[in-house]
Order: sequence, then structure tokens, then C-alpha cells
Amino acid sequence: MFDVVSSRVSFPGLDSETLEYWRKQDVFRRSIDERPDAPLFMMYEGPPTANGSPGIHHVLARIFKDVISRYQTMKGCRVIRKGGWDTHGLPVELAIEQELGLTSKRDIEEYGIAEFNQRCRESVFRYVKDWEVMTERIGYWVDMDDPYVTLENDYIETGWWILKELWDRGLLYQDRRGTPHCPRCVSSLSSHEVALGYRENTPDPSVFVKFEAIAPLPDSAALTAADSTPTYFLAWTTTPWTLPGNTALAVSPDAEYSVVQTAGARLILATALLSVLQEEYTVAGTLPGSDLAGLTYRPLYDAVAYGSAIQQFVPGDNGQTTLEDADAYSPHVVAAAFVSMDDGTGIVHIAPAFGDEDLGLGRESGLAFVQPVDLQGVITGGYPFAGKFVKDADPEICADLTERGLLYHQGVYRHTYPFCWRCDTPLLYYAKTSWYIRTTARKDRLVDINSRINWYPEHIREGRFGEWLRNNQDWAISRERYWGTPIPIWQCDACGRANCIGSVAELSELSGHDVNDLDLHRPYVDDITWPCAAAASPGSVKCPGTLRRIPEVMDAWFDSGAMPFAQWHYPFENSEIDRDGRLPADYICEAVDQTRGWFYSLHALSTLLKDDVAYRNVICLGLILDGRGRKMSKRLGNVVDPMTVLDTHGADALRWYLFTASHPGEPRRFSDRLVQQTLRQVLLTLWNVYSFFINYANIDEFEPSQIPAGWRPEAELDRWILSELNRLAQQVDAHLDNYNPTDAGRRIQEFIDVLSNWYVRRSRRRFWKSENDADKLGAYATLYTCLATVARLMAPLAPFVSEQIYRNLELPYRPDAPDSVHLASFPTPDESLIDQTLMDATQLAMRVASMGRAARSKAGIKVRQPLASVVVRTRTPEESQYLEWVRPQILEELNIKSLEAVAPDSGLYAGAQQAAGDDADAVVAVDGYSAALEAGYMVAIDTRLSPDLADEGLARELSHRIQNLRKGARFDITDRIVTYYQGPDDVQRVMDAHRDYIMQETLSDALLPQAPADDASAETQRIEGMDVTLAVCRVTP
RNA sequence: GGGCCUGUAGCUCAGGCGGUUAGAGCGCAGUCCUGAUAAGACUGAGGUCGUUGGUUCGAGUCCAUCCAGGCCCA
Repeated sequence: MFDVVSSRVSFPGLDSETLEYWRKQDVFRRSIDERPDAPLFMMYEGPPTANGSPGIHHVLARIFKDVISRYQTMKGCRVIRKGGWDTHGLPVELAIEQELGLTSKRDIEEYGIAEFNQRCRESVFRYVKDWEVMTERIGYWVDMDDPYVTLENDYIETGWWILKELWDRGLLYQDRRGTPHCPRCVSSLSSHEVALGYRENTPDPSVFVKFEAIAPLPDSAALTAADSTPTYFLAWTTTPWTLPGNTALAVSPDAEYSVVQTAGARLILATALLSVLQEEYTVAGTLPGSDLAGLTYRPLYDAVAYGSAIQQFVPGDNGQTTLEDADAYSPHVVAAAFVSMDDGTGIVHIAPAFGDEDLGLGRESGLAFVQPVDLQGVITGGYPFAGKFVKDADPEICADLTERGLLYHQGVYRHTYPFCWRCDTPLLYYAKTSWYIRTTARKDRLVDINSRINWYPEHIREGRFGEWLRNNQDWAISRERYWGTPIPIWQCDACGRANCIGSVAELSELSGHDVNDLDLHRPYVDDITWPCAAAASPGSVKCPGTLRRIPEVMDAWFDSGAMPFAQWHYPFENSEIDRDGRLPADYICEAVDQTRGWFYSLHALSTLLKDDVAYRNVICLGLILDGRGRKMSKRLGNVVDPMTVLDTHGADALRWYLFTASHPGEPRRFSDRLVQQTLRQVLLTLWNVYSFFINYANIDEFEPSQIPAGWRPEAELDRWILSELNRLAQQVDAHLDNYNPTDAGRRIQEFIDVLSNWYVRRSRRRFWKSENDADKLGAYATLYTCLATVARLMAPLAPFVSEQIYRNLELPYRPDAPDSVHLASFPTPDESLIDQTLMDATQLAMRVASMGRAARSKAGIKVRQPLASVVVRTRTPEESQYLEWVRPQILEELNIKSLEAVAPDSGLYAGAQQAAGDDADAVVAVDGYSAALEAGYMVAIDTRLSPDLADEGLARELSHRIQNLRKGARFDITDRIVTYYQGPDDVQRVMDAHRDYIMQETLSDALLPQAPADDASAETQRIEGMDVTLAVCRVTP
């Protein structure tokens, strides 16, 4: 006996029962431990930060990780998936700053770094419980008992080891770069933070400034002035406050520039942008931008005179440039590819102390570097506007230039500009020193190795990710912050010698302190110092300085990118991971916002360290949007709490919906309504079939052991559905192997639909009939096989319901059956059972049946009323052949006595077409037929009713009414009854003529034409215009 | 401003290499079924396949352009 299954099912309730079973049987752990020799399949968990409660988008990523892992497990792999927590980083710090009411770095330092970091440490585990509950609840199997945690000393130590490796290979360096900087917070912002604060239509001053050219100009007709009229380069900027930092002007080498004569001055600007001129002018001549390069001009503000320090970029060895002090500088024109002709004048004001492009150009061209602004955004030096905040200095600078005749034109320019997302201060681009990983040195490898990664969807490889790699910039890893992996570089405060530390042991040895038990975070690690002299070689002059750690911590992306190594504390432990299959990952999966995040940090570190992929396959998920297509965010308050959905519809419904609603890479709208629809359409339909099967199998005492060894289906319907099943198994296997749960799920869905709405519907009577013959056994064997196989096929996607079905259908009946579907093997298709022709024929039967019902519907003849004949016109000779095979199915489905296949040119078809007129697909009445036309097919039913047919219809109607009474009386479906009836002659006649049929259909031992016994429930109904009294009475055995 | 993706019915989505009349589910309206029944089946209405051009005997499909939306980057 199978366990009784109710068609009234609560999936959330079943979920908890299943979870309890998995816990008790320890299924997850055993799926790994009990197969030590199985091939390894590595899944890397991208670590979340548990300082907030998990949302629906986290569910999305986790189930996509899960489905592949479960599939690979069923395919016989040992799937290692270690959980992890990301614990460092600016977001964590900001949350604590807000809680504590701190608004600046000075506040934090006054509060105390030790206490501040302690708060950070505590906060990142605040929601661990919620995460664990959600993770278990959705059926995501991952090792949460032994996770990697980025704040642990072992994890940090691997990070140090990686940095030391890079250091030893010359891939770690310090450099100055234009960085978005908030002058109020006195801190750089990460690009992610900058992205939070862009504002459209920000008004800024738009100023056209005249830089006076200094003779000698090149020997060109255009440039040789006939008189002493001064010549100016006309440049455009929206940040007048950067003008004191100007050390060069950039032009496009390929563009054409014009020298124009205006009243009182000659101006040089790009020919394409002459329209910016505000007055009458004549063009004196043109020349290419490359001819302007090298020309010098008078600085607007001479840095020497105003007391700003001057530095100069000097090329060093190994291609790096350094900044060295200088006494003077000579501003001049340089050519640069980035100069555009879209706006401005084609001449770009360059201040290497600010913009990143400016700085890069400064480095390339060996420009001077003048920094007249401090980190608070205040102008320094002896300028007339010194002491002012930069934005306040703008009008004063403009006024000053106007007075000196150097301001050509002034206006307002509206553009998108970044603001600090915390304090709304406009960000300044400011050249600051940071530490970098020289990823550009391995750019070609980054690109090559990426081509070996299987991206799903594929376009990410060459698109978003490939694009990013081809434009690779060195990775800025230092943050002037507190809560993060400390950068293990100790630098001498006297001689500047820097030392990168690669392990705790090395630090102990060099510092002379045992730091094994030290918390490696700030501020404790900052206390570790040692004299520089200690490392000096014997006999050399001893440096009096002290080695101190540089103050920066690492970008948290470095932490997560280090996880392939750090999760195993490599190489200090598990030094064999690069040989035993734990490196690299077979599979990772995160949302598309990780292309610049985790996908990149993994790829970069793996390329640099191992010259290999970090992951072989990656699913890149689209974002999950709310019901209106907006991104979910706490700010908008449109975040969906997954637990509510889970408690309402169950985990499988949510999983199934997320798998099948759209392909993984597409953004998707989340809708509770659609989850419910999935539940009803897929899971409930399957459950109904399952419950139907159990119901009858138990009545007939069917058990799987009754299926003979080597059994093969005989009935056409059985051969058909098993053909469909094996085709399904092929396709689902192929889809999952190809990291495509979406199409796998959609195929299963289609199968469940035909299983329920064609196979079961067509087969019902085979299960009802009383004799236990071979045909009935065939039906049981077939439906059993379908359900058991589908349960396994869908186990990776819907682990809960499949486990329920497996445990009831398979587990007790196979001695070698593992105690969980997730330990069982994935179904292997039997190709010999696939019969494409039969599937095509059945599809035709479905179509003809559907059209026949349409024809009945139009003629107003219910299916219960038998009809004499149906005429079918198919499109091809093959289909006429198919029709012969499926004739019995069509006749029964349509309740018609005979089927006639007609030639394509039959007169009836022509008549029907004529009656349909322009409407190609229609149902028309023609020659006593009701004919449905569709796509070249015709199904025409003979609507004429003979008296015999009418009687038969009435017999069916009567048995139908009796069935209703049985049900109303709550009889069991196997109870036998006595039926009483009273009515007109027609009823009497039909009851006599069709006595056997009615008795058999209604399980009646007798049909009595009299008033019922006392205890029977009698009802008088109107049937086809007649009053009929019917009653049923259960026969006590 | 640049890169990638998307645009098909009211909603969510299918529509290999171009090829008969563009489909499904939900929703809506109606009908049927009633031994899967707190299910199920059928019918109907609903589409300028984002726009405009082009290639082709033929374009939802290929190319270009523009428009709108999303994400990422400036």
C-alpha cells in the first residue's frame, strides 16, 4: 500500500515535513560524505553580508546555485559547496556610523577604532539566523556549519599571502590617481558609491578661458601674425576652481583647428566648434591639432608666484613614473586622443592634480603637477581667493579672469554630476595616492582566460565582461578606512623602505613579537612595529627609522576574490587544492551586478596567481524587479519578503516560478500572483495526478513489484506517454547539463500538462474497470513510471515535492533505493521507447479532438450525447495515416461512433470553406454537419440525432445524475448501490434498454422503477424536459 | 556620453538555420464537465510583432536608423 495522499494538499506543511526528514536522515552531508571516490564538482558560494535580512533576490541566486548542485549530485558527483560570509567593507562601516551618529573619519577616530571595529564585527552576524532560516527553508543545500568568514585571521592570512605573491612579482604598487573624493567626509568614494549619487541637470559654471600663446609659433601662414595682436588658445571648463592647477592644454592630434581673427584678438579652437564664438570673426587659417602640440602659453596663475609647490612627472625604470619636486614649469599644448569634438572648444584644460584623465596625461607626457587645493576642498597658497571652498571660489576666479581680459564667455552648463550619497556634497576629482594591483600587466591573459569560461547567458563573455576586461585598469585595492583586511605593508618612517608581509609567522619573525594570537585587524595590527635597522645588512649604515604599517585596509572585493584560496586557508593548509579538483570552481552563480564585483575579483586574482580560470561555468542572473518593473530597494520600500511567499505557497512554487518565469539572464518582475499560478498549474496538477494514481493503485492493490522484469508498454496510449517521458528525460538532462534550468522546467511543465490532460483523462476508465487484466496493469505500470521518473527529473528544481513522491512511490519498493531522491540517480532515457511518429500522431489526435469539441460547442451538442460520425480532413497523406492509429482515441474523446477521413479536395471541405468565407479559422454549419476549420484541417461532426442516439444520450445523462447522487451521499467510490427511479415512459425505456451500461457505470446492483426505501435520499430533477426522481442506497455487504 | 540587454495579446512569456493563417498560460466573457472535484475541459474577444527605412520572391526572424525601458560604466 502506498501512503494515502489527499488531493487537498498544503505545500508549506509538506515542506516542513520534508525538511525534518532531511535533517533526521542527514541527507545533505551524506550526499557528499558517502561518495568519497566520486568525481568532484566545485560550487563557489559568493558570500553575502549578513548585516541585513535576506530578500527575494538572494533567494533567486541561492536556488540557481542549488539546482545545478543537486543535479550534479544526482549525476554522481561529489558536490562541495562551502558557505561563506562577507564581513568587511565600507557598507558595514557606514551602517555603524549611522547607528552611532558619527559623520566623519575624525568622529570615528575620536570614538576609537577598536570599539568601532568591534561594533562592525558584531553587526555582520546580526542577521545570520535569518539567513540560515531562509537558506534551509528554500531548500538551498550549502555547508553552513563550516563556512568561510572573511574576518577570520586564517582568511586574512591567505589574503596577505596573495598580496605578498603579487608584491614579489612586481604587481603591487603605490600610485597617484584622480579619485572621486568627498571634501566633507575627507574620503575617497568607491565607484559603487559614486554611482549612487549621480544627479541629472546639475548647474555648473560654463567658462571659456583664453590662454595667451607665447612666441615663437611654428612657421605657418596661419599662425604668423601680421601685427602684434595677441593669440589665445580658447579652452572650456565647468570647474573654474581647477584652473590654478592648470599645467597643460590638450588638443586632438587629428582634428582640424582654426585660427580666427576677432576684434582685438586671435583665437585658436577646433574648426568643428567655431559655433561657440560669440562675435564676428574671420578665419585666418587652419592647421591640424598635431601642429599645435608643443606650443607654450602663459599660465593663468603662476604657481611659483602664488606659492604652490610644483612637481613634475618623471619616467622611472620599469615604466612607472614618479613625481619629483621642481622649481618651475612651462605650460604647453599636448596631443591627447581623448579630446572630443562634442562640446567645448576642442582644447581641453588639463590639471593633473584633479581629473584622472588629466593625471594620466600628465604621467604620459611628463607634465608638471600643481595642487592648490587641500583635502577639505579649500584653496591653499597666496591666491586672491585662497581660503575659500572651491565652489565658492568659482565666481571669484571668474571675476578675476574677467578683469584681466582672459574670460571669453561665461554661462551655465547643466550636466550629470556626482554627489556624495551620504552628505550631498559635490564630489571633487582629486589626485591621491593609492595602492594598486597591476592587473593591466596581465590584461591579455585576463582576456584570453575569459574566453575559456562558459557564460550563461553567453553574451556576457564578450559583451559586458569582455568589454570590461579589454578596458582593464589597475585595481585600486587600498581604502583609507578601518574595517577591512589590513594591507600587510610596513614602511620605514625614515627611509621609506617598504616590506610586504605574507604570513603571520613572517610578521612574528620580523617584528620580534609573537602575533599568533593577535587580532589582525586595526588598531591592533598597527601596534606592531620594529626598527628599520634590524633588517639592514651587516656593515651597512643602520637606518634610525621604524617600520610601521601603512594605514590603509583592502577593498572588500579583494576579500571575496580571494575565496578560492582563503576558504581553505591555502597555502598554509590544504596545499593540495590545486591538484585535487577544489580549484578552480566548476560553477558559480550571481547577479549581473557582480561583473565588476565578484566575477572580476575572482577572475583577476586567479589569472594573476595561477594563470587559470577561477570558474569554468557561470550563470549571470538578471535583476529581480518589483511588480511594476522597478528595481527592488529598501529606499523604495518595494522589497518582497521571501518568507511571506514561502509560507503562503511553499518553497517549490517559489523556486519553480523563479526558474521558469524567464531565462536567468533576463531581468524579471516578481509577482506573488504568478507564484500562485505556478503552484496551481504545475505543482497542483502533478499532485492531482499523483493523488489519482495512489487512490486507484491502493484500491487495486497495485504494487511496483507486479511490473514484470523487462516490461514494455503495449497499449498505444502507454507507448505514447512513455515516448514523451523518455524524450523529456533526454531534454531535461541536456538542459541541466547546459546550465539551463529554465527550459528544463518549462519542458517538465509541458509534460505534466499532457500527462494530466491527455494521458490520465484518456486512461481513466482503464483504472476504474473492475477486472485486473494486463491492460490495467499496463496503465498502472505506465503512470507509475511517469510519476516516479518525473519526480526524479524535477528533483533538482523542486526538491520538496519530488522527495515526497519518491519516498512514497519508489523508496519502499526497491531494496537498493537510497532514502532520498537527492541521493538517487538522475533518470537515463531509454531511447528505444521514443517513437516520434506516435507522438506526432497523438498530437494530431489532440488537435482533432479539440476541433471536434469546438464543432460540438458551436452546434450546442454536449459531449455526453453520442453522435453517428465525424469527417476529418488532414493536410498531408502521412497525417491520414496517423489518423488511422489514433481513431479509437478520437472516437472516444468525442463520443462519436465512426470517423471518416476524407481527401483534401472533398466536397464537404470545399463547402465548409465557402461557408467560412474570409474567416480561415471558423466553425460553420454545412450540409447537416458542424465543421471546424483550422490551419487547413477540418473536423466536421454529423449533427443529426437518430432516436437510438438520443436514447443513448439520455442513458449517459441518467448515469451522470446517479453519479452525482452517489457523490452527494458521500459514498466511497467502490461502494455498491441500489438505484431507484421514477419518470415518464422515455426514462423507463432507456433504463431498460441501457440497463447493463447504467448499472456498470454507477456500480448499481439493481435499477428499481419504484419509490426509494426509507433511508435513501431521493431527488427529483428535470432532465431534457422531463421530471425524473432518482435515489441511491448503499448496499451493505 | 559609452557598453550590454530588452521591446510580440491587458499581464507573464514562447516563437532553431527567414517560408502556409504569429502561439501558450493567466486575466476577462461565455459554455461544458463532474469517479482528479477547494480540480478540470472548451469557445470567444483581444496583436500596426516599439518606429522608420533596407536586403529578399518572402521579414516577428537578417541589416541600418531612431524611440522607450533596464543594468553597468563615465
